[in-house]
Amino acid sequence: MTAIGEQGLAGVAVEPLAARLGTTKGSFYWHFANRDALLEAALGSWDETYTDAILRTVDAEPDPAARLRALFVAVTASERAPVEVHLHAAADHPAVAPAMRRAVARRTAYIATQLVTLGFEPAEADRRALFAYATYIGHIQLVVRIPEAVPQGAALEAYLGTVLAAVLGNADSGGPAANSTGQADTDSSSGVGAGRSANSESSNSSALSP
Amino acid sequence: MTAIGEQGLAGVAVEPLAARLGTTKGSFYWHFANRDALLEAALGSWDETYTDAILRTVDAEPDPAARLRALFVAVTASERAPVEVHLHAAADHPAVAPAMRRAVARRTAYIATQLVTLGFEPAEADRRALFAYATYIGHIQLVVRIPEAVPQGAALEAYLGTVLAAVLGNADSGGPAANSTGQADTDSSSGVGAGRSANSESSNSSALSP
DNA sequence: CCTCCTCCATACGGAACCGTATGGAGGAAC
DNA sequence: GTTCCTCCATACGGTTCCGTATGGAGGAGG
Repeated sequence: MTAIGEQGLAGVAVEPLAARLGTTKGSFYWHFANRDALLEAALGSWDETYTDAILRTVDAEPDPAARLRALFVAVTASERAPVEVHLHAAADHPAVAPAMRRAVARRTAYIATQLVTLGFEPAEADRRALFAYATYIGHIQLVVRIPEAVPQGAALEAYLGTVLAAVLGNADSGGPAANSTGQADTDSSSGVGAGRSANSESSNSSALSP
Repeated sequence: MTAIGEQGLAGVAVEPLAARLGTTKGSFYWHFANRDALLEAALGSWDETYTDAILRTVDAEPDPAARLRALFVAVTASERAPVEVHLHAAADHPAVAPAMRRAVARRTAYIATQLVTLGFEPAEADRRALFAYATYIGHIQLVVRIPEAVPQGAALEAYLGTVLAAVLGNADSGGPAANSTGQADTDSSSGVGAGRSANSESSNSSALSP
């Protein structure tokens, strides 16, 4: 994962990694069938660490709005970005593609679930979930690739406030009346592993199969 | 550019390209000093085609809101995405990095200029411009890497509507009262090449140098 | 006709990988 | 203590790329 964060999939190369770890190719090929086997193992770990774990953590928040805010904060203010960005850039790799599809489906479904609980119509919730996710992808992309373009410190806080307000705000379309504190929510375990799937309702806006 | 769109920077390889064009390495190295020289040439062309040209076109729209809408439509509904995504993924390359910085600075500055004309405070306009740009980056990223996650046709239209409403809407922060038709605008050439620079005011939210 | 210049092809050396072959060190089993 | 199993190191061949060396075809100029 460290190598992926630093150099992307190209960093997962047998000889450089062996040298870096002070061992040899012979040792590597004892533990893994080949390079792809190492990649698969890393991607399995990524699933758990970068999606399951964070959704579990965030889901402990008391209401949907707090969950979304915690999700945004957790996901923008950490060192996860390089791995996410580099894996995303390798989504054409046959081993990476399914992992990425799973991650996107689960994450957007979780966000959409929170938005529905907040009172958005399902179709609008799906749109806003994808919207939020795209913004997240673009944000970490900028953070990793062009960090000068992204504000820091207090300015970053203000920026996140603008983004969250835009995603949660009711801009002319099917949103809740004025319910930004989650008063409609009574279900405190609302999404992880059992939430609405991304393609289970009439808004045929995406066709992901988690 | 075709090779970049298909395979990213890795596709710009002398021997494969020569074979593809039915010529040889000998011929290539007559026209270009080395691989980097070809890359530089491609990036120069990219600057013009993917930023200058589109901003010129969009700037012909009569008011800022229409310009932003035209920009969003032009930029999401075309075949530019693969090149943009692959170049973005190669922003660690020493030749690509400056081009990417220039592009981000010019594009966000253009968007911010439109938002200021629409009545947003400069700092909020910068935030929303970066917000919009991040959403754009994430969107094309998803389109290229995980197309199943992105709606198509009418659903895409609805999605873009949601996004534009969120970026232009006045969600609790310094926006214009109810001025979504651009009635405050009287300047029809408002940005290309002479807009506000991204770091020319007090909101120290970014430090790009175009 | 000879020369030179432009453009291109072939052939080579080198680097960075992947994967395999082979053997050897060290401990467990009997 | 001999055997075997685990784990690892060295050495090799193969692939794909970069860049260079060299020469050759074809036309322009004298």
